[in-house]
Amino acid sequence: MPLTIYDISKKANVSIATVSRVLNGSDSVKESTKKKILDIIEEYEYTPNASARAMSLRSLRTIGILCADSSDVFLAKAVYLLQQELQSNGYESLLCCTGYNFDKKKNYMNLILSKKVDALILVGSNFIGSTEEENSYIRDGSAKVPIMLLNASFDYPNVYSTLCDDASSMTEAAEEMLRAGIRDILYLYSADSYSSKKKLSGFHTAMKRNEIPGYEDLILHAEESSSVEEIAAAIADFEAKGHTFHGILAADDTLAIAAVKYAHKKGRSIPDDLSVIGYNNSMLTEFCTPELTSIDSHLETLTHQLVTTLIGVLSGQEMPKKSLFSGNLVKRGTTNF
Amino acid sequence: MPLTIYDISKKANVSIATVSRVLNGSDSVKESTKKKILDIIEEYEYTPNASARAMSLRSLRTIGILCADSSDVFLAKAVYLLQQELQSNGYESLLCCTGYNFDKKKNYMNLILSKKVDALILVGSNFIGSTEEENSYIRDGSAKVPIMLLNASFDYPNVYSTLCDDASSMTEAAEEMLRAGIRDILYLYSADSYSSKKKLSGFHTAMKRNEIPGYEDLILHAEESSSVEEIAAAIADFEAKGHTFHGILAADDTLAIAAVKYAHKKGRSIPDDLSVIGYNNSMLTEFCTPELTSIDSHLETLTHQLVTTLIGVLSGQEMPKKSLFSGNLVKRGTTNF
DNA sequence: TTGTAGGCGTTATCAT
DNA sequence: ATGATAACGCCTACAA
Repeated sequence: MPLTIYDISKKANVSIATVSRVLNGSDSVKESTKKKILDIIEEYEYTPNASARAMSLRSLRTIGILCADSSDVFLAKAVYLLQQELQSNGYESLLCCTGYNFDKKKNYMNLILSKKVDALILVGSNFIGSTEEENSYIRDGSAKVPIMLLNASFDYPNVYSTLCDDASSMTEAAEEMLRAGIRDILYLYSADSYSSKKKLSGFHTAMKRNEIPGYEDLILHAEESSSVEEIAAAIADFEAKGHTFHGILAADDTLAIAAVKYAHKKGRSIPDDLSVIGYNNSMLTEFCTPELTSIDSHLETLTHQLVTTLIGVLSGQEMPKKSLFSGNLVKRGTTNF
Repeated sequence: MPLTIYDISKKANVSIATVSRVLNGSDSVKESTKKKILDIIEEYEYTPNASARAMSLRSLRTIGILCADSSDVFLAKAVYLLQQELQSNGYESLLCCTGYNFDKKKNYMNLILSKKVDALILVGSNFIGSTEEENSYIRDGSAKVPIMLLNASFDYPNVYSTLCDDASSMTEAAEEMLRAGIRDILYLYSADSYSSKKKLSGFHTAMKRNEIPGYEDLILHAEESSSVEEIAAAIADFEAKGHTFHGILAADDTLAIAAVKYAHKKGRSIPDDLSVIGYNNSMLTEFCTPELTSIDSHLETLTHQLVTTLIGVLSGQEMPKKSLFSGNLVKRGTTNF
């Protein structure tokens, strides 16, 4: 049986109130008794019961982290960084992987809310649907605790968004390719999420602004759950149908790796004959040969800001509802500009 | 303010004891009152307060998951699978990333134990040190809750180990190469963990059993924190020093990818001139060209068994202290046997 | 079958 | 500066 505050108070010949005071750093306790109590706590390695504390304080100092699939490279990194940030602010992380189905997300959110977490972080833009109905669970949840969105945006009371400006990052990357003289750019994407749409629209912006005729014919949508191999094959197919392209802009690094694989198989040389740009600047960039040029969405900055905002909100401060950061292109071997 | 059991009991005109009974599925409740209460619970979306429940039951139904770095591909996958398994058994997951330093691990373990988790899962063999002193924190922890080890083994009361037989898997892979006529095998490793040692010893076993002279000269230790690029360079260096090899056996998939990169840079063709085998059969296998042959350590099986054992232990059953599974070789493009 | 009441380990508001 | 004591929301003998 672990010791309780009563055991400590007895050993120290004081009341539990006094012990509680030193536990919570009250200043109105004599230095000598404080030291005595601290010594005993140390000696017996006493730690307060978190559940009991939570009952009194109405806070477990625990944040629920929801993400579709924490084994996804990008999401895993985000979860890791969030957990680190939360920990250094004295909060624990309750992790829950929901999958990509909306009904399940709703159920898991309720489940985790019943654990009385202090707030919820939704990791990834796949938590935002396109209809009012699909997003109703977020509105419901926000009635109970603050909801923090990473890489998505949703304007509603008590929900806070922190994200990378995917649209303008993508525009920038596309224009960099255009400036390098590559005008036939294949845009490759698969997911259909909030941020995926932003990226695509950023691509449109660049191509329209630069008046590239018929660029839309070079937009390739890959099946959501395809393997790298399948995507590479899909690109080869696309080419076989008569499309020509000397640049590939991919909506994430995995897709970009598939593009590099396609080039290997078809004997196209990178970056002389074909330039490839990925998105996320993940560890995958160094896995392929040559190494992958990629857009960095500054995940560290995002997670840091998200937790900062959260801590502020929890302490009752007024905080920005939306924080937007620009990304930037990290040039490596798959481009020569 | 969320509803309490008192609110529900009032609305249903019964005592809280009766509400509590239907909440906990007691059979001694009249069908009609049970239905009435259930309806009210449904209507008001009442969910019991987890902290209060934990106080009475002395269980939060929460498992602490410790891992060094949940953004590591292999560990991320393990954490994901564990969380899924736990969830389907009605347990939540408190995630804590400790880094690779032993002192920190000890501190984080205590921190998480003070949250009164029901058990602890240590993910990855890096939690086991080589000295008694280094492992003392595990003994201490096991005095409070069951400790489950994934991919490591430690014989002590109340600690349970679930792991892949890395040694024999590696032996098997090496002998497969030998049978294919490749006798100059470079063994590539970096970490210094429990399982890393097992793998190396498996390699020794194979080479000794087949009486390969001087095989030890082809064991290459890469710096722990090197990038893929650096490891590829290290292999090239090694070759430049006069070592020849036509097979590479890597202790994990990342190292194997570095080996493939080395081959690309040096113009050695895979698998004709050089065969490469990785370890873990992770998603990385499909990222390189050709796709990577790798040893599958059956992570799904391991995590499933670990959680099964854990649930058994928590319900007071006698459970095996150690569960060992064999791995097997998944052949892809980097080998031609 | 149902209700009463004590206990779980804290925090916080009163007094003293 | 310190001590009683009432919450906090739930579970569970024990009674009825």
